[in-house]
Amino acid sequence: MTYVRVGLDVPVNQLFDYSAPDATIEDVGRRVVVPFGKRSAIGVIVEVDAKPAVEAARVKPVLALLRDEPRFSSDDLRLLKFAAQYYQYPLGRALVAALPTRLRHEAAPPPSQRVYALTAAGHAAANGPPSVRAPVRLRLLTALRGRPYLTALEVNQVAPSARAALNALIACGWVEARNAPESAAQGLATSVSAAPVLTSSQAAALEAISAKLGRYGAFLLHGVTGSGKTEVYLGAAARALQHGRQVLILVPEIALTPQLEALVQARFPGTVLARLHSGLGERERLENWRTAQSGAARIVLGTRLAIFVPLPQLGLIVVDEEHDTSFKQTEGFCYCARDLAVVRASQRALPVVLGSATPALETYHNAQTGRYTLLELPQRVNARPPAIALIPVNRAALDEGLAPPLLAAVAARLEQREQTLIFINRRGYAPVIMCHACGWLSGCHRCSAQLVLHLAARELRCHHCGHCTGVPEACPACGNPALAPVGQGTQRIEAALARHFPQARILRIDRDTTRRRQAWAGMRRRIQAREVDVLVGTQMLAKGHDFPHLGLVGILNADGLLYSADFRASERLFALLTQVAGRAGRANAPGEVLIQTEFPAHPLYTALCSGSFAQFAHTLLTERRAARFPPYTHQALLRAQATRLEAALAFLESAKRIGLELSKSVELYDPVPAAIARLAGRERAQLLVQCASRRVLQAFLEAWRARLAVGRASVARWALDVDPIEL
DNA sequence: AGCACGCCGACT
DNA sequence: GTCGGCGTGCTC
Repeated sequence: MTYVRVGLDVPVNQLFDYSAPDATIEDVGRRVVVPFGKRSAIGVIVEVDAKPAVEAARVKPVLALLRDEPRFSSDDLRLLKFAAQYYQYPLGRALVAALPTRLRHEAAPPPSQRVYALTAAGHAAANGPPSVRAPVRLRLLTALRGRPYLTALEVNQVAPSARAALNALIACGWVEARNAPESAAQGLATSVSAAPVLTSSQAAALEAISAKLGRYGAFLLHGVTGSGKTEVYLGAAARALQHGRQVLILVPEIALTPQLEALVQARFPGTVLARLHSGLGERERLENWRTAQSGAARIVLGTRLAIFVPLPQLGLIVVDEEHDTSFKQTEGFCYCARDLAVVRASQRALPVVLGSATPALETYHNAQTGRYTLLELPQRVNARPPAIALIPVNRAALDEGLAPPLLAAVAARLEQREQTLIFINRRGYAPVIMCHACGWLSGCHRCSAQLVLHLAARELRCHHCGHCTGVPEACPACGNPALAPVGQGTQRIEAALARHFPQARILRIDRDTTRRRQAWAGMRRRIQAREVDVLVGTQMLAKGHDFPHLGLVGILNADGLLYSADFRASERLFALLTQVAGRAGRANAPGEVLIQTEFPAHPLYTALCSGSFAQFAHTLLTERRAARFPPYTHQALLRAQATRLEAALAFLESAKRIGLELSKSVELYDPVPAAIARLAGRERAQLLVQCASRRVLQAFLEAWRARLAVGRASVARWALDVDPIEL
């Protein structure tokens, strides 16, 4: 008899054995349907063995072995095993989480076999003069003309509404649907459009990366905004594609960076591109996953979840904006896709490129110590760096948060018909409303946070749990009718600018104005078409968009992060401000950046003005070393939540006692309430553990987790976060 | 996670 | 006398 060892989506750190008479070693990585308790479940085979690990009487037979489905290769399993071990997460849960949702439950729908091609009439129409007005139909015709056929997936990638346009083209007889030919190899033919001439540092970086194709090599590509990191990625990707390899490109949030996708598509026309991010529907996600897994997709562009996608011919991994915190999952399976990219590259002997203008200090440190190869792109390709200046302010004396020199600079740009961006990292009208008579503040009853005034919607909103209420007419505590908004958000700045510059066309860009699908794309078009004079927005605007007509960037209320309790706050602020500043002056004129601050002498601003990341990083690393913080130590966080804070703290106290028994070399801090102690009605607390040796910390965490798992965990729900990024 | 089993309060 | 509260324990 043969037995399979199966990982299931249960919060237990163990695998379950089932009998499967005809299973072979070839079935490792395949999905199975198994009986589990009273129900059935989907699992992934991790091992095949001649004898079970438990007594044979307890072993049940598998219900179905899904051999028609795609499977994880041994390479994929190796990465997932490492990640489950390292991040202290049950392997079965990790395996199931790595599958597209459609494959986690019932038998998945068969992959779509239909492909779409031009008919004779369609060819005639597509090659003649433009025959239809509808832009989506036109794009579809263009796409179809260059290829023998498009798959359903590729049709969807032409435009969000491409499906309807396709049906219209079928209806008028220009396009026909047929079944896919046997081999799906059309993506292998890789054509590359002309690349721009590289600068010497770009060329040197590209050569260094290319020299490692086929071997492990980790690179930090450190290049200021506009220095052409993307060209290096694309160049390296072209080389990997020429070698017949697949390329994985990870980006922070694909919805916010459509530009990279457009660039990739333009450079490699005809190359099948799979996209993987949480914005896709389940169906699309599955189709993209399948094309990646089958090898049909040569380039995969995705967010952190794409790190686990099976890629049989992977040859290169690129992590763009590697410092971005969205690569780290902060709930459940707390993996960091950037760090796993390096692991995956090392396991499969291929190069990985981490790119950023402001690398994470962990990454920078690795480059300094030689673990990673540092590649520098010190210069902008077509522009000079922006001139950054500080406007010292006294917040109390400000008119609605805007200093006169900034207003004057905006006026000057309006006169020159250049765009201005006012950056303020708070949405809403004001972060809180206050009663000056009794000191009452609008607080959320479910969270330890303030309710934000949204004047446009006449609401108070909690940005943490989503709770909404109306704006009170008078102070709920003392009845005083004069409630005052305190501080500024995007709405208030938009209103203030409208008063100062009634003739200016002002556009507010934050999560509230871009919630509607397509809204953000429409706004970008208006900005490109110069239908907007002043942009007011949050960090949504910081992510790699080119605004060629932007002359001035004004930054408000950045000071709040200078003196934060989180030791990573200044690193993040520097990265954010650098990114925002980089939006200015990308075309031919140098941009101007004005930062309003109460602390003009702060070293962060000094470093920012001089544009020296290296100097700032050196200062921070010196502090980190002295304080024994990462990257000089390694950390893990035990988080607990309960209905009462005392219960969460008591659980962590007992966890600390257990920890002290287990190890003397791991440092255990005191349990403390979380930064936002109450969130959506749950009280949260945490316990930090730290150790200079990653290996020692890992061994400790494994033993600790095993001890914590026994006994009553019902008083508090808990989870481990290895390498936490927020304390 | 589910879904059982199990031992104590207010209802037909 | 039962319906049901959620505390503890197991699932190959």
